[in-house]
Amino acid sequence: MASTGDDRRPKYQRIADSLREAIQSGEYGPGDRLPGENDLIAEHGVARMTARQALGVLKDEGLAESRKGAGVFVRSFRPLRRRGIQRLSQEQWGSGRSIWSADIETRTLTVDQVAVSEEAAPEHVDRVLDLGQGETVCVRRRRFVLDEKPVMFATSYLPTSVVAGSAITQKDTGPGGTYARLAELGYKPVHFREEIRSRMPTRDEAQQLGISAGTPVILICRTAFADEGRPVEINEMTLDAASYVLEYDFDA
Amino acid sequence: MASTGDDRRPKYQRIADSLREAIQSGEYGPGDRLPGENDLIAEHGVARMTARQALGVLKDEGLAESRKGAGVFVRSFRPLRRRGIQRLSQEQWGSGRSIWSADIETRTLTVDQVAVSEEAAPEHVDRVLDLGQGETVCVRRRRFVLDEKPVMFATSYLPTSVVAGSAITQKDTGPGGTYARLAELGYKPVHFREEIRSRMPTRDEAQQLGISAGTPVILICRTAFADEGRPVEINEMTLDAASYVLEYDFDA
DNA sequence: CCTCTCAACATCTCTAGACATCTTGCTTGA
DNA sequence: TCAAGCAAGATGTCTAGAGATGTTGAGAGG
Repeated sequence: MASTGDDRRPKYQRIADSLREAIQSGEYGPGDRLPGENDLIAEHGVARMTARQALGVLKDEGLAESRKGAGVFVRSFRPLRRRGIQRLSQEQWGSGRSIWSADIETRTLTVDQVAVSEEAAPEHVDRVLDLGQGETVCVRRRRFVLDEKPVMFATSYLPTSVVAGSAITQKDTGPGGTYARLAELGYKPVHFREEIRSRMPTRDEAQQLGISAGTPVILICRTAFADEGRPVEINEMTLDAASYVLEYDFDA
Repeated sequence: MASTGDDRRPKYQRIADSLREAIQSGEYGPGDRLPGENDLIAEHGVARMTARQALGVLKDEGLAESRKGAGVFVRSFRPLRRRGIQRLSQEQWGSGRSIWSADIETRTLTVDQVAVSEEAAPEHVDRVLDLGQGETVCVRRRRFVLDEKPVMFATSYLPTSVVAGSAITQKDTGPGGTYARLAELGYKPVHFREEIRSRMPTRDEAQQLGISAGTPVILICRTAFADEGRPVEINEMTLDAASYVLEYDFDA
């Protein structure tokens, strides 16, 4: 099937490769329109499904995205910077500022949806927060949007026995946020662990974050510890990988 | 086109959804064989391309992978844990152990390929390591394999003016590795910055890591600083996201 | 008992169409 | 001048095939 002699790549791969090179060489910049199905059919003399397969490769790689009825376009990558350590130093959350204020540069990151409820702890949460028999947790779910686009959602779990009656169980936790309130309750977080992994989004995640094909999510699970190693919060975050760069600074 | 009344999802999505539920409910466990193209054609009465499209959804999500001639199988997720902070504390690399020894649990992570060369610095490296006019860098490229499978490759850049003549320019850097040698040269790393992002792999990366479709890569760019904020090393790592969980521990 | 060969079966690539649905811009009418 | 409507063009979904290529296991032969 190879039309150019000993080239053993399938047709769709050769078409995808040539488009990829054109993108990486700068021939097509972010936001530019790429040759569509009909262009590739005419240019390479292939069937429509083959042209679609070639474009599918680029979409799966996160290099391009298609808009039905409009065309195929080069994607752009302009991430936020999330600092994992200084953000949580006491000067930050002790002074009335949200810990997220360090994340935003000139663009504004805002909370889109908040829901607070008291629930039974999921199994993996129960295992980490050593809860009493049948003890429930306070669950805080939030979604963050940047320039109209959702970029992250986060779910926090806190033991009811710790936070009952405080502003943590309200939608607005007040100045300094959850960690300032925990400090007032005598459970000042002194140590954090963040665990990070990445995978492709589930259907729900892709929908909630408005993620296009070929974009992974980053999962961060943060555990906050008070004195004597008492875990007081688990925060599971799901980030649009195309919107974030994480940064961790530390000394040897 | 929906055959079951008011279900507006396309056929391939409904097939994919039913398979996904079957996987997540445990009906198919890791490594199990899923119904293949022919099974889906017979079971749902669809064309081959439609059945392929359904299986493609699961492959893109990283839930399944196909082996040509054999079938489609449920993927497993059994990651390594990479600790980002304790690993680099002086007790670790000062005592003759490789900094990677903290990564392995019972399985063995080994270096597969090593290449050392002297090159002109890429633009983004030159910008960070404040190099002299025309100064070259020592480039160390390594690939790491776990149980025969490559899971990461790393490229380190160090200023030639710092490392010339030391064991860092050799394939074997000796006990304690690069950081112990830097300390001996008077450039002991005292501070680190790691920047993390995630995206789908390029063709080359997918080939080098043996990555199957639907698996992202994690990119870690670590900068090591000696006294007075002098950057002495940039290490760009590319990880198979299905093989790693990153962990960062730090105090408030 | 072991090894080699081969047929059955699996996915992969590709064709040539059809209809559906959404976007965009031009044309037409108020 | 502005807005509604419409048509062209774009991608999305789906069919019904065909040949290519890789895997696997059973059977034949040593």
